[in-house]
Amino acid sequence: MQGPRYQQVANTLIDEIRRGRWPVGELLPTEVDLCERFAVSRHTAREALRRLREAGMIERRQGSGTRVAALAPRVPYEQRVSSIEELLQYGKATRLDVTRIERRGADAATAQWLDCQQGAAIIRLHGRRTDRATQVLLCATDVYLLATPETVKRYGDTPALALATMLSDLNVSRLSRVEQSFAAVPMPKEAAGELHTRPGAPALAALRRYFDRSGKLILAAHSVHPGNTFTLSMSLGHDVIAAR
Amino acid sequence: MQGPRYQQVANTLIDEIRRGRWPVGELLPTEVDLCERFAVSRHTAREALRRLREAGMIERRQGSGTRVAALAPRVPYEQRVSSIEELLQYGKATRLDVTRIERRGADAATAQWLDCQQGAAIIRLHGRRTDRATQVLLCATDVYLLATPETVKRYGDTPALALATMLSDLNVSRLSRVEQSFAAVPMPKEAAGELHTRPGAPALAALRRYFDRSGKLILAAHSVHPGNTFTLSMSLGHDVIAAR
DNA sequence: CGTGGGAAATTGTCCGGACAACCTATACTG
DNA sequence: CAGTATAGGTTGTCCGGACAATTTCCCACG
Repeated sequence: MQGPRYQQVANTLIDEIRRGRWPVGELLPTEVDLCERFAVSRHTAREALRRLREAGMIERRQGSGTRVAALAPRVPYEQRVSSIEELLQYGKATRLDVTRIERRGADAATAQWLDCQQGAAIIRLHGRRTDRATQVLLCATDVYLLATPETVKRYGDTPALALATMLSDLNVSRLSRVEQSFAAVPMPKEAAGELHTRPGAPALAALRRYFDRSGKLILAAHSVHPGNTFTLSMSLGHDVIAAR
Repeated sequence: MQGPRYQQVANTLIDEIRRGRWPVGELLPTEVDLCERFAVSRHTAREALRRLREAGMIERRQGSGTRVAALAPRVPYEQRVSSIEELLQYGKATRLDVTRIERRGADAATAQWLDCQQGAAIIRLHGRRTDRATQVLLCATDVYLLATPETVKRYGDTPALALATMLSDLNVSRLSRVEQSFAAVPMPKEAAGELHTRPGAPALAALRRYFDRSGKLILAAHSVHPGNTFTLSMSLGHDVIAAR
């Protein structure tokens, strides 16, 4: 356990909710109870509960109490992307298993994604992303980055090491902006097999480009989600908290 | 001015940022300065700044300060949805031709969208959205709203009038929050004909729910875009500011 | 003149307390 | 018995303070 105290409390509660300690709809302990249990101030307990609510795991009502939220049974899986924090939350709640790493030249599409010359040396990682809690297979993902001496030294190694290094790079301090675009496409032949769907079925293709503080592109990732197991969700506006 | 103190502070700051009191990239007053100006505790000032950050208007860095976040650049042929302003821009650049208006009972899905009882009286508008400049047909759209006496009087009329009234309602002053979710689906039979595609082809289904300032749902809209003519794009985080 | 170190500034975390707003269930009243 | 008033419990708001983590900037030092 590390990080701020409220994060530890939040992680513990998330874990216990996932394990079913409080079923959906059940009342959670009150703020005062949590204060006693974790030996923290009410302020800290509230900060933890705030995280859970922003993650959509609980619903709170003044005067009534805190309940475990329904996990949106209507949609198999819902990615929330209204903020970088939520995107990082998605990254933490899922696992990327890298199956292949290779160096190659950039084709036309990749060159545009990485903002480089066609044929430039790039590194490509291929893998599958699964939900940590449910083990549901979410998408096939290709990660592309320029093969500079720095990145080769950093990523051009074993898949496990490359992944660990990359995750540490995509942390809040360095990550500054993410561009995303989505489109409905026919499921590609290559991905159909590993995602257990038929080629041509509706799929959601996502292209994400990550930029650091100086505006430099860190990497581009292209994912293919089966249409029947994935929903993209977001919220716009200012008083996100005030409502509900 | 009403509502909690932190909301008043947040609203004031949002308004001043929009009026350009602090240009993009400029340092905002420190928390302590805001405490003095608004005569609130640091806790309350931070609560207000939290709202602004969650709305994507400012970027904060420990030790450095708080800066006004940059707006992402525009891309012509994609729909950008990183902010309510961009969503309204999309609404202005396109035209919605309403072909049918009817009153009916809410089915299961509609009831969930409108947050009402199944079978409740609702109004449904059906139409097509086209790009004003290129006349490209973008999607088929169904708009749902509760058939209260107020809305019936307001919208239960001719299609043209209903559309004009609705557009005037969906303006910045009343609109406060939009929830959106997207999924890849097979093209429905009903929409395939009017969109000139074959049923079952990859399509992007979008559900949008519009809320006013008080958090009340105004209406829900469900659109189906052909996969081959539409890309959804968004940007999270903040462009970097040319400091130094 | 460059550079490293330390002080100052700024946001992040955490504590304690108090009252308000709101919900629920119980007891009471007609 | 139905409806209402009341009391208790729970979350929301707000205050005050303290220290930690991080960044920025200036100055002494080589």
